[in-house]
Amino acid sequence: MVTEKSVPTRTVTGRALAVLDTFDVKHRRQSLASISRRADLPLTTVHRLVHELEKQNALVRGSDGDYEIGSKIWRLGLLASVHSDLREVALPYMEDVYQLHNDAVQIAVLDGLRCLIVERIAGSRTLEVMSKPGSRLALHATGVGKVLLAHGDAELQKAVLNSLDRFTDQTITDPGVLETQLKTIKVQGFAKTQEELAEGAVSIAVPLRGKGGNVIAALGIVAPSDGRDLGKLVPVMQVTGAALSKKLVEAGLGDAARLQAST
Amino acid sequence: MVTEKSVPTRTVTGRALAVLDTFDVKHRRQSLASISRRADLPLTTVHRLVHELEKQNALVRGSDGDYEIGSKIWRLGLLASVHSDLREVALPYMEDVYQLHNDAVQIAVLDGLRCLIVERIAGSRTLEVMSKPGSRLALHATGVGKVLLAHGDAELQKAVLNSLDRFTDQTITDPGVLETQLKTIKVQGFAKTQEELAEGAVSIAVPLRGKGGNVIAALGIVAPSDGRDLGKLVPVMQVTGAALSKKLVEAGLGDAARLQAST
DNA sequence: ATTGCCCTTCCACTATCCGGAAGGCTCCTT
DNA sequence: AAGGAGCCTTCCGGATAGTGGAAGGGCAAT
Repeated sequence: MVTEKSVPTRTVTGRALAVLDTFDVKHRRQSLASISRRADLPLTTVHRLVHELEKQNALVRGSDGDYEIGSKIWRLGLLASVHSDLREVALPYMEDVYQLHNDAVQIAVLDGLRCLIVERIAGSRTLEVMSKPGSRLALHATGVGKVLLAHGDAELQKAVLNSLDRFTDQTITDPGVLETQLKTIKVQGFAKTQEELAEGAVSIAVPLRGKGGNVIAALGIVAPSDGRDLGKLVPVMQVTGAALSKKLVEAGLGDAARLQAST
Repeated sequence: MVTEKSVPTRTVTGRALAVLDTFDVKHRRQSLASISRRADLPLTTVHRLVHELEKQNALVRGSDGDYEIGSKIWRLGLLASVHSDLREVALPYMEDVYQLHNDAVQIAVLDGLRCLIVERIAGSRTLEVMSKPGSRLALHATGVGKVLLAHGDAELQKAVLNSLDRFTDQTITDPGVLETQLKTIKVQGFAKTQEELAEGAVSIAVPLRGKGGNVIAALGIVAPSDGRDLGKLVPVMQVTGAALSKKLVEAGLGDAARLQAST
């Protein structure tokens, strides 16, 4: 009768995770006040939570007072399937592809409305790092992202198609155009991007399939757009993708739920 | 009174972390009931917490119902200094040492009453994996552990000296003997173990120093005990350790608090 | 059919969390 | 030197959000 449930009910656990979630590549070290602002929580509340997290080593505090992700979280993170399993199985295959062309090779899984880069091989002569393990990139502007999106469910596609951010003038921002492309990708079995996320970078990506043929991840190669015909890479990627897929299923990693992020 | 490990956590955040803490290398996938038992929390409570954590992708649930660390924790973990910074700076040096002898090379930091393996280089011909990144080993039975312990504060030493577990018949379990050895280590600048953690393995370790000369980590090499004289490795390790220490300070990693776990 | 184990939902109670207010701190600026 | 602007910390009464026992359903062995 008082105030309706207008405010999204927040649980303590949710708040604690919100605090942790304020940390990202651009904000690896933050002051208390910064966390408070970014998490949109009262300073006092954050103060209490952060102390608790620090006591448990989920956060560490440097001598300058800034907070940072602590060793407990790191240690736990290494136990995730995305890290140890997928990585372990996939690395040799990625290495093979890399040896062939010396272009950056990466693997990504779905994470909400983004694609999450799980592992990446790149040399010193490859493109500047647009993505590192742990990065989350737009689905509609990356090769791996398009693959994941094309094989994603209707709900996901709808959500993504409704907000197509522009990164370069090649970025596809027309839902209709992208939708058509996704259909093609699903049929042909590979995706391609041409400077859609960053100038000078093109990519090819293929799906990685788990149990029952579900697409659980994507394997991609990113090269400088120097006029080479990336098309000839497609067969190699497809063969590698198929071989790796088989291996993933054998390794018991065919379970998408275990790798991905759901709604 | 020092060894209060199972602190009956009265806060929600603490409980949530206790749930996460039930996951380790031996328990990467657990049922709800297993988590409940290991965290020593009522099933209902765990049920609620786990659901919340799952909703936020801190945990994932496989199709068989078992839970596992999720992508959020993994992603956050990559932001930790122990991972990206220390690792990035140290790897080239570790590689150098590895090339020289082809024995396992590792770096560890202090984590409570254990040493936490941060990174490890090993080939197929090296010793069987006793330690992997993320492992936590006893301080008194490893080279890196002894180094960290020798430079640790009195409180830490007291706590560790009071509970010296035995792993092999070479393990030092006499507090007096170990204490003397720690003093020597501090003076000589390196530690040595001989089959104290596992049969057939010996090791040498040196300190890595941060700002103001504080020991923030340890660099070690583990070799099979095949009669070779490990003593001749000491100079190499010490030189490498010193060079790496300098680099760590330059990289702004001289802050022990940021890498280590406190009380 | 029975037993055992696991997961899930329900709900009344109160322990636990909330967050405004106030004060201390360190750097600036004037 | 005084004033201001941020940042961090402690305190505390109020009520929200978490608690966990009980009960029931599912599944797989015996």
